[in-house]
Amino acid sequence: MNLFSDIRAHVIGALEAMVAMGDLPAGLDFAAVAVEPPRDALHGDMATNAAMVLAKPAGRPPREIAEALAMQLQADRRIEVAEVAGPGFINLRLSGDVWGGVVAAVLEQGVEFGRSRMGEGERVNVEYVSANPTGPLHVGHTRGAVFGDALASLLDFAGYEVTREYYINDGGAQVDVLARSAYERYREACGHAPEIAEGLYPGDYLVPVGEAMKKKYGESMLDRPEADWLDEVRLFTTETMLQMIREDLASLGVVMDSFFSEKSLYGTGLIEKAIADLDAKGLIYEGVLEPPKGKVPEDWEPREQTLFRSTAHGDDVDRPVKKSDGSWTYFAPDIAYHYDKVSRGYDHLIDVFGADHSGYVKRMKAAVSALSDGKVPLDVKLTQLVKLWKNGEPFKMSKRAGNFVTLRDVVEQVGPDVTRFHMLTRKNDAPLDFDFDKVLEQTKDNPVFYVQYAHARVCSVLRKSAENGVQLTDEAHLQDEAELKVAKRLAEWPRLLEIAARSHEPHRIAFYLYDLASDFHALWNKGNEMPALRFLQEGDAAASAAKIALPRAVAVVISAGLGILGVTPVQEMR
RNA sequence: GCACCCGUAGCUCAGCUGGAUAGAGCGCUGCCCUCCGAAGGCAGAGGCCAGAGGUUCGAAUCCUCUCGGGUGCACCA
Repeated sequence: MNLFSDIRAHVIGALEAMVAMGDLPAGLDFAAVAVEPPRDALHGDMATNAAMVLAKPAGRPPREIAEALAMQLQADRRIEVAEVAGPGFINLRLSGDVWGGVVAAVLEQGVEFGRSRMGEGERVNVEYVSANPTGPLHVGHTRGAVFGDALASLLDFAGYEVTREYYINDGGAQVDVLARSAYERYREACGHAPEIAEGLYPGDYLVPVGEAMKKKYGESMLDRPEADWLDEVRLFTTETMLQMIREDLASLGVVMDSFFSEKSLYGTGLIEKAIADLDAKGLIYEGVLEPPKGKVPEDWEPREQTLFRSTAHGDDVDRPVKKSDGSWTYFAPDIAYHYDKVSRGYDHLIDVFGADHSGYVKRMKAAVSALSDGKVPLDVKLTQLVKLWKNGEPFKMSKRAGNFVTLRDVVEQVGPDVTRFHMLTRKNDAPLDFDFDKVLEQTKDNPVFYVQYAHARVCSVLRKSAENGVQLTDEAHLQDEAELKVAKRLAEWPRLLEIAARSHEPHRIAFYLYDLASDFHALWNKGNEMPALRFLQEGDAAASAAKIALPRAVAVVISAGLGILGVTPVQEMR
């Protein structure tokens, strides 16, 4: 049930009736007709711009259309008043029982209330995290993980068929570096002093990996040339790292449907196939790139390379797919990977990258556009930096100093729920402050707490009502303004969800939940002054039941919203 | 030099993919507990939506330019 789309359907119906009666010309496009909440609640419950957007194509003044349309709309029993305002808005005031109907619908459908068929079962691949398997996940990855996961859930709720995917960069030179670093830890485990040369990974997370290797291989790999052990150690280490990453993600509640290995693209002809596909479209050529304008790198020299004509699909310059020595660039397997995603039949692709990959967006979109002949849209969402605070001071991360803040650190200190909610209280492309003290504060300026508190309050009421033997009912009797305000907020949930899904912006859910909690807390407090608004009506079980329907519905929608964000609603605050 | 993101109350940020008198929290001022959890609530003050043009019934939102901040910029991943 989406009240806004229901009423919009009614408006469209009325417009069609006007066409049939000759009040409007045939063949009008109603796509731009919107039914929205008005900015100011004094104007009514809903407003439609129909008359204004149709005035020009219909060749009639907006107010004239509005007057006629308002008459038509009045016929619906859900609509109490339809009046023309301003340049041609039609403000609708809905009859009181509509809102009670919303509450009943929420209680009847539970957390499924608001689920949408908008996605029409189209398949979406959301790729996120995709951190190199060379070490533990850090805070930046945490934000990407939370964002990508919430986005995936959001799209699922909006009726898409979603795959959560992690791309493992296990093919490049970095995993060789990783293997050499781990080998030193292996030597260390065998009683030798490790030689961690410049450029190797110094982190002590590899110490247990070295020990595990000692356990598995004994001393058989000691004092042997690299060629003898590199493949084995690389495989062992990346698999161990990947296992660690999976566990890190699991501690946040993130579970991937699919892990895609970059390595699997090599030696299998997949890269060649993807590049051949582009070549067949005339987008691959041998050439020399111009030096970048302005700041020219000191060691710049013209090189003939194999290039992808990404400029034909909106990029600024063409991009190399092969190095001058003929080997693939990192871009080539990425093209192949996206080629694979396209050929797996997805209708939409979403990549979640860290903001440091912003320069990569255009070429990736160009590649997908070329590979899919423009049929599969790729949306790249960039997550901005997380700025850490501790004791009111900025907390600087530095790998060398050893105060590298990992995903695990964050989850262990503040818990997965707080981490997830807080990281969704900002737009993905805005920098985020994460204060280890503030996110745990139990005050209203902490949105996590504020929303959870609303849910806990409802649970508290339910516990008390159960003690008093109140028989619950789905029928709410809403009279007071504060009650209506809450119910109207609930009615917005399905609409908000579609907006959030359409724009790929899960943070909107966090803000909505905050607003809903705010309306609810206001109602709660109003009960202090007006006993008639209290949810528990002393000695009157029937009246209590009717009052409790609304807060129950609030708890349901909060649960649904938190569920999409991956946060568990709490029963009580401690 | 180019590209991308951002610029909204003193501070931190929302703002419905173009709607009416631009919102919230913090901070400031003043109120509300013999009452379901005051871990809350109500009210007030606070704005040239960075600036200038344009598009149209209508712009914080779309387009162009300017200013200011962040990030990334040939074979590294």
